Parts: sequence; structure tokens; C-alpha cells
Amino acid sequence: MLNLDYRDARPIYEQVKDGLRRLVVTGVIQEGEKLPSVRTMASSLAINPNTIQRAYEALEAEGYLCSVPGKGSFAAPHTGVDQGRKKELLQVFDQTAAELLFLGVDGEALWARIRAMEGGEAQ
Amino acid sequence: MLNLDYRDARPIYEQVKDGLRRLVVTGVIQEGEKLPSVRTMASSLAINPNTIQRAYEALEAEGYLCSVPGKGSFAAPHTGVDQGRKKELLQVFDQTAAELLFLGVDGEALWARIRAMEGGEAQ
Amino acid sequence: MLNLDYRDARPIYEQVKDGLRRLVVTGVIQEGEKLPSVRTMASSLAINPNTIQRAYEALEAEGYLCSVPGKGSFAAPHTGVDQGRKKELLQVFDQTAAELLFLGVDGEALWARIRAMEGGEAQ
Amino acid sequence: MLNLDYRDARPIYEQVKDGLRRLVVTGVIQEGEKLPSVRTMASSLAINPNTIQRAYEALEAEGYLCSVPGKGSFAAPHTGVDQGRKKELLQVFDQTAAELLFLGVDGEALWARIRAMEGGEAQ
DNA sequence: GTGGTCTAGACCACC
DNA sequence: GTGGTCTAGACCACT
Repeated sequence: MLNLDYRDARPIYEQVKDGLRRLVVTGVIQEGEKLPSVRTMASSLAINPNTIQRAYEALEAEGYLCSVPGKGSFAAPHTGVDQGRKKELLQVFDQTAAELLFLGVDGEALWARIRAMEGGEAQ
Repeated sequence: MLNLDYRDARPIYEQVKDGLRRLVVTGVIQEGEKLPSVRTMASSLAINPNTIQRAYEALEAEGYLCSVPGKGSFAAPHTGVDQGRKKELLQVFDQTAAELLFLGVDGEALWARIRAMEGGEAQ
Repeated sequence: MLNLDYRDARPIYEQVKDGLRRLVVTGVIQEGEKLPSVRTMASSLAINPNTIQRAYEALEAEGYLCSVPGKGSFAAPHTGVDQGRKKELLQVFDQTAAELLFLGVDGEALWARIRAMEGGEAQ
Repeated sequence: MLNLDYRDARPIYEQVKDGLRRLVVTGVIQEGEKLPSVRTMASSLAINPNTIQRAYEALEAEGYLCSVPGKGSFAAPHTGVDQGRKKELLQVFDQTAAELLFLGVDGEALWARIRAMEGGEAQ
């Protein structure tokens, strides 16, 4: 389900967090769907449960996840996501797009990529 | 010219590097324009010259800058920028756009942002 | 492990970088193998740790090394090496081979050298 | 005839030297052919005659050129080239080839490049 | 004056 | 222990 790279400088919990967020964002994990338990995912990734726990907590703080004590963790509805993150993302979007344009990538090509996502909700 | 945030986890030389790259990409620093000398920028930002040197060196490796010993550092022409960086940027672009769409931002709105840059080359 | 020449015009960190790259490329240092720590290599070569660090950092940017904070530096797998370097190397190869042919070296002799490397991975 | 890059870290006289050597090695300048005078080449490249003079002297020391006072400089016969340079070139050849093989380039592909030069004596 | 290299010594976060 | 960052100060070659 997730790819971990131990040689990556980014801490493991962050790789788990970003990987899970991506699964939610791309629709692989649907709204309301139950995620594997902390222990299950920890053993399937062969890492410490504390690391998974930390990733889940961070995602809950961002609003992507919703933990119910004794029942598990679930993908939250889109509406609950932290608004601060949207501004952050827009800033990253602008800077990335600006640099791509600078490097000669056609704006139309970027637009085509966005349309492709809207249609298929892929990657 | 640049904003440094000492509380930020990102190292100073990286903040300088990204800030300068942004100035080049957005056209604030034009192709061939001379940048402040290592020592000048260091004293104006009140940090060590070695830190600036490191940022300049990294930007030169990326192809955004070009340093001439004894003469100074200059913004390089658009061509010649490391092609690996373009692939990297496209990946960031895709993931950011996908998450923004997920959060309910309209694809048309993103496209409008791109068009605005193509016209005015702002931010 | 490495030979440094202080009379050489090339900077020390570059001699270290090229020397280590050669050890990786020739198979003396195997994929995934741990390299001496920055401090260890610095003291064994009797130079400043910062100089070694700089060499390691450059090799990591090229994709030959991979540093994990708190664990050490390791030889990276062959894949993932910067593709730009391959083009650069092919250019050097062409110019060197052309001059050797001009100097009367037989093309077959060069081919024999290449075959010898493929077999034994020497020098 | 020659491409100079003022942004290159390499000194100009070295760029001239390497460029001329390449012209001789690839057969563009034939054995015994007269080269432009120092002053002529200096004005056509818009650089100082001393720089050209230095390049010519270096090439004469290597054995690629042969200056006759009062008559000009001529491409020397192949035989007169410094033997030390051949050893140097072979070392560069070996290291470059080894790294290319490491990066997955097929030895046959390198051999094909050499054969192509032998036939056409191109770049 | 410029960029480039090197040293010495310090501190941090992570393991 | 490890890598990573930053500072302070020195020296060099080139313009």
C-alpha cells in the first residue's frame, strides 16, 4: 500500500503521513472508509507502531482522518480539512507552476494535466 | 531582498537558495543580471559569507546561476537548467494540484492562476 | 584508501569526491556498503571533517552516495544516478578516444580495454 | 572556428588550447597546415593576443603545433606529440569507460562510437 | 574587489 | 555515535 524509503532524509512517519494523504486525495481511500489499525499497518510495513500512530495523529490534526476510540480511524469528509493547508498548497502550486513556466513548459500542458486529474482522479 | 526565518526548520542556505531561485524564475532578476557579491549579500543579511556561498554554489549546480571568479555571479539563461529538476517539479505540481482538487478547489481556478502568471509573470 | 595530492591544483574535496566515485564505480565499494563516517575519514586523511562532508554531499547530489543522518553514508544502487552526468561522460569519452586514435592508438586496443573492464571490473 | 564561453570557469587560453587541439585531432586542421597568426586569431576572437600566444605555446610544448619564427605556426606531424599525454589520456579513457559501464552503458555501444570515429574521423 | 577553498570549533537532531 | 548546519577567520588566484 505504501512505499517507504529508508535512505530518504524525510522521517518515516512523514513518509507514511504523505503516502496516506495521497491515497485519500486520489480517491484510493474513499470518504468514510476504515483504515488499517495502527498495529496492523505497523506490522505490515515492519515498523514501530509509534511511528504509525504519529502519522495518524498528524493526519487527524490536518483533518484528513478521524479517529474513533475503540473503533479505528476513518477517512474524513473533504469539508473538515484544515483551511490553512489550502493556502499553503496554493502557495506551493504557484511557485511550482511559475518555475515550470520559466523552464519552458507550456501553460496549456499544465492545464491538460489538471483536466486529466479531474476526469480520472488519477495520481 | 530576501526574507530569512531563523525559526524555520529549513537551513538558512536553503532559504537563500529558494528565495533567489524564485527571484530569477519570476523575472525580478533578469537573465544575465549581476547578483550581489557573496560578501555584500552576507553582510546585508547579517549572516556568514560561507552560507551565501553555499547557496550560490547550489544554484550554480542547478543551472540558475553562473559564477565567474573575480567578476561576480550572474543569472544564467533559461536554457541549461538541470532537466532532472523539471521532472521533480512536475511531480510536485501533480500532487499539489490533486490535493487542491480534492479540497474542492475548481480546476478552472487553478488554470486561471497559471494564465495570470503567463501574462504578468507575477509571484 | 585514497591518495591526496596537495600540490595538485584540484581542490581536496574534489580529489576525495572523484576518488570515492571511482571506488564505487569499479566495485571496490559495493552497493549498499557503508562508508567511513565523515569524522573517521577526516582524521584518517588528516584533513578537516567539513572538507569530507562537502565531498560526500556532492556525491549524494550526483546519486552515488546516500547519507542517513545518525546512521552513516552508504553506496547507492546504480540506478538513480543523475542522467546529465551520463551525457557529460559520453562527451569526454568521445573527445578522449578521438585524440587517442589521432595519436596512433589502435581502436581495437581501446575496445580490448573496455572488454577487460566488463570482465574483471578492474581499474 | 572556436567557441569561447566567458562564463566557463576554465581560463580562456585553455579553451583556445583545447579547441585548437580538437581541430587538429579531428582532422579539421590537417598535418602541416598553417594556423592563423596570433594577431589574426586574437582579433577574430576579440581577445588579447597574449592569450592566444599562451595557447599556442602550450600546444607547441605538447607537440601538436610547431612555430617557425617569422613564418607562423603549423600543425605538427602526429609522431611528435608528447608521450606523457598519451598515458594521461589512457587513464582518463579508462576511468570514463568504467563509469559509463557502471551506469549501464553497453560496452558494445562504446565500441560502436570508436568505430564511427575511425571511419569518419568525426568529433 | 571577486569567487573559491580550507580550517577550527561549535551546536543541533536523530539513533 | 552519526550527519548537517553555521560561524569566524584565513589564504589563494584572478580582475
